[in-house]
Amino acid sequence: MAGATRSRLGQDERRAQLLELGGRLFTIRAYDEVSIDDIAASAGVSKGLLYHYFPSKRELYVATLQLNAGKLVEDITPKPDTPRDQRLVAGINAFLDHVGENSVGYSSLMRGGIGNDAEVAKVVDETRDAIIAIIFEGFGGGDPPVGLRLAARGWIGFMEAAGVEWAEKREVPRETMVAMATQVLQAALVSSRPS
Amino acid sequence: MAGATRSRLGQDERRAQLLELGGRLFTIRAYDEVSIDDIAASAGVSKGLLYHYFPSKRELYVATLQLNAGKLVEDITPKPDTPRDQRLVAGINAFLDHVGENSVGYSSLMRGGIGNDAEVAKVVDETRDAIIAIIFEGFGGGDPPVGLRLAARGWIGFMEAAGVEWAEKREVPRETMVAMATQVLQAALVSSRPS
DNA sequence: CCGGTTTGTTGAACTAGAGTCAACTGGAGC
DNA sequence: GCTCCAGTTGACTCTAGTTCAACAAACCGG
Repeated sequence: MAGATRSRLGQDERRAQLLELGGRLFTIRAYDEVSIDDIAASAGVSKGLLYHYFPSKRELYVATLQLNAGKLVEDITPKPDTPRDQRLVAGINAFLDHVGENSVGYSSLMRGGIGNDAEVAKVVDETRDAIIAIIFEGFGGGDPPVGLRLAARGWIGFMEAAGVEWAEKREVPRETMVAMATQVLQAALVSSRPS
Repeated sequence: MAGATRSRLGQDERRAQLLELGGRLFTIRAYDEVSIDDIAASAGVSKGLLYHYFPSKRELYVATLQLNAGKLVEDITPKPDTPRDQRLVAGINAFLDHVGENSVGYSSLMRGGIGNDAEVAKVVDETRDAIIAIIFEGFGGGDPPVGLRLAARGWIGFMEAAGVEWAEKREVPRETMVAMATQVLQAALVSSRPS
């Protein structure tokens, strides 16, 4: 199905290929509508080989999530030469770009895949924590007090929801979306102080 | 396992019982860790009977989601005798209560269950739309312009994220959480106007 | 009471697909 | 050309979702 000649690949290449292919299938169809055989077939490879690289279908799925999550975090991490006061807006724009290019994959990531599954939840939570860390890094670093953390957590929820909706429909200009994002973050942070 | 004597039930009773039991199991374990046999056993009933009431495991799962979603929407719908200007706060409090009593079920609902599944996504989206409708109902009714809709959609994401976190950890007082919620909604709505 | 009918219920049989494993093979190095 | 090993296979097992023909508790007319 894939490349003409089915050749032997090195561990890393094959693993990467299967991850990539698996990730693609999981974004078009639901978890239990994608069979191991499908993935194997689309790679032109036997089912057994998949189990040589991943201990189970679930692990493979989690690995594809991790791949996506890693890309997201990388995308929104500010480049060191970005001035402090522009990092937030840059990050928001990077987030919108990422979601725009990858909206199905992103929502399947953030929607958490397989029902409430512990491992999946872990990936999602860690990703969110990483984003929170990036936000407060930009604001000066250090562990924020609980109120601020809660505000940041909520704001990420806001971005996940509004970002996906915006990227899919583009009903308002990008500046408006960015303005909403910054205003909401500010409101959340300010109002989280137990005055 | 359940009631002592296994008696015949009417269609509605049995269906309700299976829904209830299924819902409970799906909130403690992941979708594919709950088997049809588990559900049947916990109802003291044969596996075949489940298929008399629900066409497939998936449909049963979706039905439990719908049940939860319905309860949520019902909970946060303002009572007609609540004055207009108190409805938002009342709704937020109802939401926090609902999530607090039912946080696992709620997140498994909003996280979307089985990977990105069309039917599940439909339930989730409809629930969110219902909530948006309730919000704007409180603000005067009618279909909001797209910017406001986006703001509301984002705010629901905020509430889902912050609400679950708050309900689980209770690290800040309820008033603070409610204040954050109202401030964030206001900020979102205001900043959504393409000035 | 009793046969018939309706309707809830069962259990065995079927099947798809996840996971296992011993055997096979392309190709790099000698 | 031979050896050896990492990469690969395909046939097998087994769990769990799904189907279905038969069974039984309640209801009813006689």
